[in-house]
Amino acid sequence: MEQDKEIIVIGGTNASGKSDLAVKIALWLGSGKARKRFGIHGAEIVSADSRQVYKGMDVGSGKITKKEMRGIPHRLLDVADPKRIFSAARYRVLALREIRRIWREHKIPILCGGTGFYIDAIIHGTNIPEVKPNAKLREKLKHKSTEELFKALEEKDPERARTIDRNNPARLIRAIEIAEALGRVPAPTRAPLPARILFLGVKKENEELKKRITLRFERRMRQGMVKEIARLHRTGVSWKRMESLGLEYRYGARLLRKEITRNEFEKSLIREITAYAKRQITWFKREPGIIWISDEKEVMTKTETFLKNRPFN
RNA sequence: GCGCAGGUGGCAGAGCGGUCAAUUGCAUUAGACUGUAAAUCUAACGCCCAUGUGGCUACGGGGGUUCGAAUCCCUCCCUGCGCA
Repeated sequence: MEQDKEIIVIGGTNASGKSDLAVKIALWLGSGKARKRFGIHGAEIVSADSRQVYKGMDVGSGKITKKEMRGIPHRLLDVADPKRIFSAARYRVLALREIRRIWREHKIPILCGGTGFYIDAIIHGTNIPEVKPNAKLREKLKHKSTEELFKALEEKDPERARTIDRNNPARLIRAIEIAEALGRVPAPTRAPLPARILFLGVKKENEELKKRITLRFERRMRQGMVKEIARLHRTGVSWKRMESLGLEYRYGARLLRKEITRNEFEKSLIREITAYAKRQITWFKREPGIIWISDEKEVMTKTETFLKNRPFN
């Protein structure tokens, strides 16, 4: 009976207001009107954000607050310890579990977040080899040149070497890691989520986006973003680890260690966040069914159309 | 007013007689994406034809030296620092 399942996906850049939109849709889907019209028993939000899975990372990751949730359940927030690496594979397992449960309760899951890779892992079911990070191997490979890495991969797995980006050390190392463990890198396959999908992309104009990012930065500073980072460090998150927990935490750690000034902190952070937003757009552009929207009204109309056109009403 | 340093592409900043439309970083634009993905990587980026071992205009303004100048000389303008 999976064919009658449906899911709403809200992707988009950071600072685009997509979390609020998700809540609005969920509230509407939970209303008596929606129930009468479409027989829907509400909605739950499943976060697709690779930073917000971590406990204690709230202000810096822009995690929605209890109040902003307005009673709508949010899943996949605070499910990981920032001291330990969380992975897309783990995300996939946890998120699918939630989505299936939500369906069983005759509700609609709203997958909302900015991590395109995570969203893909759910709706396209990208396969991911079961190979854990091998710290020792990575340490060993860290100082090799990209040419050396490429040669090493070519020897182990010529098939994968053919299509890999040979300039990208992170990918090369990962591929070698997988080849080392499994003998070769498995070919990519996809197992699409068996459901009707409404894929919305929230996008703001460049100028508007920059303004929002700046304003949000100021708000976060007032909300104690730097204090939060200091607290994380006190509770055992190393500075080195902090570097890989996202832009706010990376630059925040540098600020706290006095490697950069408060001014440099602000400038580089805003610059990096903007650049990241562009990469997010590039990612979502690949999605053939995506419907780009910029304001709230459009979201509601698109959702309504999506529900009206259900083949199984 | 005198002394010193300097004025180079959107910004920062190399180059200091030919190989310079000009290293590099930032910004900008587009793109890739097989388990840390807020990661990692790629390309374009003076103007024009928009095909190239193509054409044109460029290194504060003007003048000069030279076969040849962003690079040397003169002069003017401007900026910073020091002294008055």
